[in-house]
Amino acid sequence: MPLDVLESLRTAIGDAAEQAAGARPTVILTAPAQPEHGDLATPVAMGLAKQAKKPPREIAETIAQSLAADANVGGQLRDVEVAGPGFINLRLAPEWFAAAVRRIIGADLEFGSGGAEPPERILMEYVSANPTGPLHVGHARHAAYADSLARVLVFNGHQVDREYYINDHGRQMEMLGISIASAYGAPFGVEVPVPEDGYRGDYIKVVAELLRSEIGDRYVHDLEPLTEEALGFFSGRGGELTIKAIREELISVGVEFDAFFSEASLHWDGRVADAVAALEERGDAYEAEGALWFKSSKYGDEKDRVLRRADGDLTYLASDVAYHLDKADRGHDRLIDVLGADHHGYIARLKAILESGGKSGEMLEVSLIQLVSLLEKGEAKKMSKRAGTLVTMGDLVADIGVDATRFFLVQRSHETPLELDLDLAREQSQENPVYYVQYAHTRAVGILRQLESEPPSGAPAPAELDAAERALLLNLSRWPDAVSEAGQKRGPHRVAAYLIDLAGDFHAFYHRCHVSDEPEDVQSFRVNLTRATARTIRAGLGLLGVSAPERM
RNA sequence: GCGCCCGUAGCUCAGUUGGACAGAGCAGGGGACUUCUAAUCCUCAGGCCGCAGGUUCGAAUCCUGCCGGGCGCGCCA
Repeated sequence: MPLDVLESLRTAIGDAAEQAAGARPTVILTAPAQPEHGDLATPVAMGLAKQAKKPPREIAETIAQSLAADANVGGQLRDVEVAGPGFINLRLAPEWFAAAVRRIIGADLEFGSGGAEPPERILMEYVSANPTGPLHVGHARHAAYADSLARVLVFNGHQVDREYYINDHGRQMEMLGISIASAYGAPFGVEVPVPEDGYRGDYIKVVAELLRSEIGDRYVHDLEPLTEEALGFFSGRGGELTIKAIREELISVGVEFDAFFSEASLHWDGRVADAVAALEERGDAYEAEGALWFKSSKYGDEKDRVLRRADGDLTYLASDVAYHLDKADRGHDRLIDVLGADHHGYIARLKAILESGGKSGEMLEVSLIQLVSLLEKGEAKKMSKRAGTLVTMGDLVADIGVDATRFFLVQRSHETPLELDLDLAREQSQENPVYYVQYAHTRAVGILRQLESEPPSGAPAPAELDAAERALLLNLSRWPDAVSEAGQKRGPHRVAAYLIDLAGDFHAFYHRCHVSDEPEDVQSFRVNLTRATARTIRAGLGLLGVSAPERM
């Protein structure tokens, strides 16, 4: 049961609506844009008008009257009125505000958590970048999105396992091996030609250097020509070191995994071959044009897909059959794959894999992440892998810091291409929304730090509240909805948007309402409000992997 | 050609299980520091919500068509 300070109101409105119209609606409570429309408003009467065959205003009047007479909530309401086409506008009494802030404080860091309906066991797979080089800004967006989403889902009450799938098999690993071998041989005066699609980045030299310190000149004589053993060593050990570096880099931005799953291991223990054989037995694979095909069209894909090429090599899809069926078999209710938007064509075949394996395609959900580009001095920063101007995640973090990196990358919906304004992100002051939110937290804890003593928590509510106090508390009361929605809609950017909004309300409150040296009832209420805000901001920033500093 | 995503203020974007005059930040104009930190606040200006139809008491939100942009379309991963 999520703690929700609006719950008793919702229930009361639902009850009243059921009595008035004979049906129980989902009670939507909105924050009216205009203060004349009260603290909260609900359009339920309009929604019920059609099926109840009564004018919306008439239903609204009936609901309003029973609300005012309701023993449970009547005392929390100062005023209920029907307005416009049938809105019910509520003005809340000071008693409601006092009770709400006490409940929020009582819930502590748990406030807003537990909204999962029902809680699920979820396996998330994300980043999964090839172990052939450093992470770039695109991977960073995947990491920031998925890690924040995972944290939000856990906060909502789900159980989440986080996994990185390592594509450490196939041609790209061979390329990596050759590329490293070439860099390894260079200082010894041995030339190993790197193919057109080999890797040439600086990090290849770094890895080669590491290997030189590990093994000295052991493989110098296996370079020309490159022996299978040497190639195996350079690609295998090179891949290990690359994954190690990727893992450490992710940890440095607060992104951690429960498991790193090796694609190669699926080949070693024959599970890919077994999975393919199983498809054939089921009649879901067939030979044609020299290749082996997965009959994915049988399960809704638009066409069939190749499992084994005419040259005998298995495709990545074959590994994915083994991998996704393995994932589906671990007892989770749901699998979430976070993929780049250019992978949208894969969704159908991944679902087909599950269906063919006797699972439900429904259990797989795919979040597609749109591209990231960087904006500098108002112009798009050119990034090209070939030209070596690719911006890595490390570059970005070194440039704008961990907090700004994570906040900016998750601030926008993952469904929209993101243009990250580097100049704004670098800004250590003023316009930067990260600092705007962090500063609100700093201010709040600053006030609390300077107070002599704790106010009595059961103090009565002040008779009159400032508009800024009302707005701030009403916004706080929306946190449970905001964070549940962020989870349900797989949109952690909602948390960022909420925090910016909340920080704005707090800054306004700070200016209008002094906390210390006020009458006891006023000070007590404001201290609690400040404490509730600080905790909510800290919790929210924590979900985004952003720190909540005590001082700035 | 087919499929998916997107089109909201000068810029970057929220808001889309339909609800009151469309929101924020930045950029621009004007104000506020003997104060619990001004990394802040207040205020002004700025929008045919891509276009055209449709459904509805009510559409940025749902449906259809069109225009514009991105991505993807059997033996690459």
